[in-house]
Amino acid sequence: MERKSQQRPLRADAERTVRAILEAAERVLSSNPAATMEQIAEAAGVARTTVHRRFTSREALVDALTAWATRQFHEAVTSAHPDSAPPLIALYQATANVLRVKIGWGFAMSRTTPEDPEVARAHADVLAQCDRLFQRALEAGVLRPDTDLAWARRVYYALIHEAAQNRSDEADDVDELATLVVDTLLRGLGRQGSSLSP
Amino acid sequence: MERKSQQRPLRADAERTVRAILEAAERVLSSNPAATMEQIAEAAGVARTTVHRRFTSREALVDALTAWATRQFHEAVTSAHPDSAPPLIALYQATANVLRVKIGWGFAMSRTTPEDPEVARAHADVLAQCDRLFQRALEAGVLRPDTDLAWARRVYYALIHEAAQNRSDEADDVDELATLVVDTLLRGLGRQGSSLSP
DNA sequence: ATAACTTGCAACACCAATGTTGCAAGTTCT
DNA sequence: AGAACTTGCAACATTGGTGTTGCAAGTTAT
Repeated sequence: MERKSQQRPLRADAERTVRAILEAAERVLSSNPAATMEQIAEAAGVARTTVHRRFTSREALVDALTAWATRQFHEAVTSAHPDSAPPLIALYQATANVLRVKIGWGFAMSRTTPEDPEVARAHADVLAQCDRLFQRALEAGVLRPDTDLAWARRVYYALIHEAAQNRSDEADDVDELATLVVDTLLRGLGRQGSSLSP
Repeated sequence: MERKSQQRPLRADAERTVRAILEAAERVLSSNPAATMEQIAEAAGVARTTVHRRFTSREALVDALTAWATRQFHEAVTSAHPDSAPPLIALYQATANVLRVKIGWGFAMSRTTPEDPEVARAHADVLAQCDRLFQRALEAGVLRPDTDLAWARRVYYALIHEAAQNRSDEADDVDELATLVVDTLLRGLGRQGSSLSP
């Protein structure tokens, strides 16, 4: 959990505080994106002034949160080897990995790319990997030949988003969710022959 | 376009102003949910004080917007006869109708149910109609027998949401979008036999 | 032990957005 | 035409959130 643009190392207690603030921010902001610094501070168990000492501004806090989540997001996708593993395998792996991150970091990951160049690059990279994976899936015959890849990607993102909200009980297995997502993406929910275009 | 809790009728010019404000609010808020009254007023071509004369508070404005959109939403679903028409037909009709409303009223419809009892009832009613329709679809063999109906409804909502964002060019036919949604929902995007569970 | 660091607290300055009012000029309705 | 209504404008009060500072008390590292 390294913070950016922080020239000198923090003492252990400060390090803990930063962690607590980021985690509290995620919790509070995911339930209310317009929450105040006061609420975040309270949830983190620190004084509001302390939050301001660690993060120059509200924006800086949110950016740090985003950067942190983005790094994990990138790692989740990359470690599924979407460019080399068989498309279906990679799709499943990436889905499971991303779900693991997205559950618990929903707010941070829902942020649209901020101006931070590092974050923007990571997002773009993930997007590109996703597109290449879908391209390969198409060529491998996993996707129907007439599939609109832009639509496919958006449906995929949306399904992951929905699945991530699903964790009503914590025991809900990520692998189960990933299966549900991939299955829904590929087969849909209809019986064979029930669709509009036969 | 009746406003609630407005005992006396408005003069024609005032009526137009209210319309302009609501439409401007939708436009502005859909691109920036945190937009100020000033920005909304400017987009509506009126002074900020006028907005405050017509709507007691910011909340009142957003509520009016939500109520207005909710009424259209309800009408869109009900007019598809989801309780009597053949499931697949009703599904398609409802999808097309809702898309027509949702394109252009995206912000107002994305609001989570406010405390207004009328709005809450309308939302609940739509939800119930949707659930019954899916139940009938299941029994008619349109959906696979093992389908989780709660998941189905969420996927359906999500697909509609995504499709509504798609109107890059305005000429994008709503019927085409509805077909895409229903098709994706029922068949998914994969080739037959490409899924995880065979 | 002691120097360096971190925190809570209280107090403050600041700003942007909300909401109000009075009045003059313009519009609608009959 | 005249009454009733609506609007823009300027000015103002208020509020809530942001960001700052100084200091005393507590913690960490060496």
